[in-house]
Amino acid sequence: MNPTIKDVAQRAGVSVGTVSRVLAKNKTVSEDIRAKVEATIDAIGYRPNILGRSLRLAKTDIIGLVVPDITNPFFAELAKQVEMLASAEGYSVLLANTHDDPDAEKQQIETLLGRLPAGLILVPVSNSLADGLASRTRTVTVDRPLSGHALVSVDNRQGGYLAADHLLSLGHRRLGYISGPGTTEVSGERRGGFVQRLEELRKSHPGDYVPPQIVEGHFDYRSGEELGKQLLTQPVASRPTAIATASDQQAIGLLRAADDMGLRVPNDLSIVGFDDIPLASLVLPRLTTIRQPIDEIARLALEGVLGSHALQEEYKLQPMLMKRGSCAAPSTP
Amino acid sequence: MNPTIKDVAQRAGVSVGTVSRVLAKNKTVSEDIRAKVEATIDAIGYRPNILGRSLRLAKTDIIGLVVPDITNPFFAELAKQVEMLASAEGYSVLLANTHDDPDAEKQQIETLLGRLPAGLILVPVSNSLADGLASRTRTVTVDRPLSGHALVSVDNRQGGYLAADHLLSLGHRRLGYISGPGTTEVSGERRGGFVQRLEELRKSHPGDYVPPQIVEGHFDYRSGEELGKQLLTQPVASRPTAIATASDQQAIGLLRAADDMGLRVPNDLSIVGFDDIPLASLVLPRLTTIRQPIDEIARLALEGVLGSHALQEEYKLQPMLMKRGSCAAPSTP
DNA sequence: CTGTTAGCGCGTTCAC
DNA sequence: GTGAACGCGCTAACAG
Repeated sequence: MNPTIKDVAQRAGVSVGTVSRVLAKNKTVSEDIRAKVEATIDAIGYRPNILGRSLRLAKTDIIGLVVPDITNPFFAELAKQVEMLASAEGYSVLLANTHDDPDAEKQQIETLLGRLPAGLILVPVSNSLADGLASRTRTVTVDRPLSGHALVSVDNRQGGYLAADHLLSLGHRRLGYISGPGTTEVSGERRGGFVQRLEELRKSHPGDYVPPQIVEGHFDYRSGEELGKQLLTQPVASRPTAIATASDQQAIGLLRAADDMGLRVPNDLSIVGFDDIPLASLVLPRLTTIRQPIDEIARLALEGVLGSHALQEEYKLQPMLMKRGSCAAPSTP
Repeated sequence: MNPTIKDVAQRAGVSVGTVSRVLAKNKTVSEDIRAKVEATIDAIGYRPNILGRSLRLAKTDIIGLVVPDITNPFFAELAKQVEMLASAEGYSVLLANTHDDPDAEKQQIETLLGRLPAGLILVPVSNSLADGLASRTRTVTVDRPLSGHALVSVDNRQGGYLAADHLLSLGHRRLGYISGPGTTEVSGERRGGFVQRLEELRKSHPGDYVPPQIVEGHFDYRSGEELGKQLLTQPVASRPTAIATASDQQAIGLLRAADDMGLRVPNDLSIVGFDDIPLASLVLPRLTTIRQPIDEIARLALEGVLGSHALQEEYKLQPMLMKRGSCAAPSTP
């Protein structure tokens, strides 16, 4: 059995209360007693039992992190940042994947909450669990909104807007867009911003306007590849000269699809991604993309969860266009 | 305050002991009382407090997972699999990154152990913490060995061997190798297997043998890119016609380096990776690589940690050569 | 400044 | 088959 606070007290010839005070760095302990207690703590290798403490205090120093899929580089990076910051503050992070499944999400959150976490950082899949969650623990939502909860995210609409704007400014007119799942609000916003920029073009230069070709799927590589193939399998006259995607993973899948069809990027096709995962600057060609300031997102989310001040409703960060090698002017105007 | 077992007992008109027995599905409870208790549990929305239970039982249902870097796709996949299997068994997983830093690792494990996990799945960085770890909780090591602990991993030597063998069989003789950090045993083994195959060639066909050019770095994209550049910046007569790497990430970085230098893969350079991360089959060209059966690895690791039977010393799984598009016969013999 | 004590919520003896 | 009581390890309130 591990030594307890009682053993320390006994061996040091003091009471458990005193040992507890030493542990809590309570200043109302005389110097020599403090020294003696600390000495015996080292001597018998005492390590406080967090369970006892947590039970007594009715709270833990665990932070729940619920993401759709940890193998998504964006969420992996989020997890890394959150874990770094959390452990620096003495917290540990409990990881749960929802696989974009509302039922799994509900289940995961339920068991997580059962562990009385100090807070919850959640990338929600469904809107159906909004109620009762807020009251049970401090919750911050990341990337996707959940009614009634604080949200930290990038301005997705602005991100989509930037992508369209960049492609238009290069001279592209026949644009494609690979969207994320229609069920997620984040997809809708990114696509909305994209479409909005085109609408502006329609207003200002009606003759230049071509309706965008929009397809919809998941955020992953495979979806980008399949939807890309679908978009590119058209007569050259109607095929988009540029495609924006809702994630870098989709963009990378699209890169693969383009290559399979003998199209060269950026000569025959321009591509803009979203997120700026590390891989984005390593693929061939390097991916022009909309950067999310993920370290900021992680920091704000953790602050929101741990901070003592009231939660703001929404932290909307600015995305940034990263110009790299996957975009060029259209070759066949 | 959340309702406790006491509230349930009071409201159901029974004792706490009885409620506890109902919760534990103890059969020595009469049917009608059981029904009544369960009804009031639902009625007041009682949820057992895990902290109380854990304290009483002196163990939790948490599994610690310690990896060098969760953004490494291989570890992300490991985490996903482990989390899936664990949550299916009612366990949660606590995630910690070590950043390949022995001090951070020690610290992380220390705080993790303080939470009295049911078990620990560890991808160790250093060998210095072997002592005392085993005795504190059930520990299984993954990917890299740690003396005195069970290890689940692929046969890394065999993997390196397969890579060399494949390249030789295609006709390559001037080979390069991008190794992982010299401090990790896994790097040594992969490289060792690679070299071993070349030694066999030296024995059997001394005239064909050319000493491999070996460079060493981290497992990440960037390292692969840098070391690749280094390897490829040579007169064509001495430059390797094929390079094997210790990770897919390095291989993808190398792909990028080759492109930057105007080399075409596989025409001018053949590449073999290691791991078979999802991305491997999506890059241009698709990466020939040595596959690790990561789902098997996760399953065995978790079984080892949760299983009641004694831990085997080592589970060494067989790697598999995945032939894809990044290898071809050398064009200039 | 220090010792004593009462629970935090639960599981588990030990009586009945 | 069920209830009462103890204690897991700890902190905080209260006495002294």
